[in-house]
Amino acid sequence: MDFRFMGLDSPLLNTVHQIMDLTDDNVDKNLNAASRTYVKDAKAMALTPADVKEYPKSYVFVIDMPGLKSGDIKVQVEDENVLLISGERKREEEKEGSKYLRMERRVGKFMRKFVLPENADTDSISAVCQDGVLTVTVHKLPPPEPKKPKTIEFIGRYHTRMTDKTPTISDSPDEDWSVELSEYLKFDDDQWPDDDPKSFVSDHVLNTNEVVGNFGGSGSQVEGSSSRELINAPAPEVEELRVAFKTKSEVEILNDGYRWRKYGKKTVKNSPHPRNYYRCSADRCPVKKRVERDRVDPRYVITTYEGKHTHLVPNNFGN
DNA sequence: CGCCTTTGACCAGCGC
DNA sequence: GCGCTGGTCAAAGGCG
Ligand SMILES: [Zn+2]
Repeated sequence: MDFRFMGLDSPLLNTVHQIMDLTDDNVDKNLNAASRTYVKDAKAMALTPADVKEYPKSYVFVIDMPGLKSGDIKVQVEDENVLLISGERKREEEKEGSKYLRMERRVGKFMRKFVLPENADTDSISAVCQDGVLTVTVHKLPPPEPKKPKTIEFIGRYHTRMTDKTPTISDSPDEDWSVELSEYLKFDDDQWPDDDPKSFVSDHVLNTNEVVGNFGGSGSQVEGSSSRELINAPAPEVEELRVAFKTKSEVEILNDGYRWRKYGKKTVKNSPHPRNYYRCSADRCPVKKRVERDRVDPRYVITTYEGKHTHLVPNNFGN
């Protein structure tokens, strides 16, 4: 799917290497095993040269099958992902009164096996044989759509003075977090509309930010008993409010409706995944967020928002 | 040109 | 002090 790299690491070459490996393995193994029919297969493979080409939407295998008719050729899929192409050519019947003076042309089995890549659609294989050249086309499956991000858990929110030691998600397990609002923002998977999950993310994140925005100000309309406690918290001006979400997502960049500029990236200790630091792109808006993949369950992305936006959510951003 | 990432440097806090 | 960690800055470069 990604064709930017055409060097040694390109998917095509990987595919070819796989194919080669399979062939060589079989040859070696079978020499040891000394199984006659396998040796024959290996020979047949070696004697059946093939070209493999990758197209944007398909893989194409071109194989010389001299003197074979379509009916003599079998194209099948073994073990879910092994393309097996085989054929057999028999010597023509000798007629009475003729004899071979020379017998060089190849007879016997033709066969090749190819390990198909992940995105091969084994239900969409076609083959044509023309002029002794077999062309097998294996269509590609559409690239697997990254699963829709689902925020399944609102981790918590808490306020802290700017000068306080800044707690972090990685420093403290969930139970150490203030969880006053965790109930009202707990999401079930099936709450998510399939058609536009982004807007759902947006709505809820924005909603939460709205709470943040109204914090200490006039009239939060958010339901839930605990939000009232928050509103009564003292010294609102010097407080930074943080909100953290845990989202099941294969991509880190979740569209929450705002525009962000990344300003840092750090490795997270004991985690293979980095933490990224973003600042709201709006002029003079102090809001920051951190995004990192959950160390204990990499299927999740943890996003922590900090501060309140000084502006409205930009219209027409993202989709 | 404007806006974005990348990335090393820098800095503050903490434990030893 | 030293090393480690987390957070930020800013120069440089990418890209439309
Ligand atoms: Zn903002």
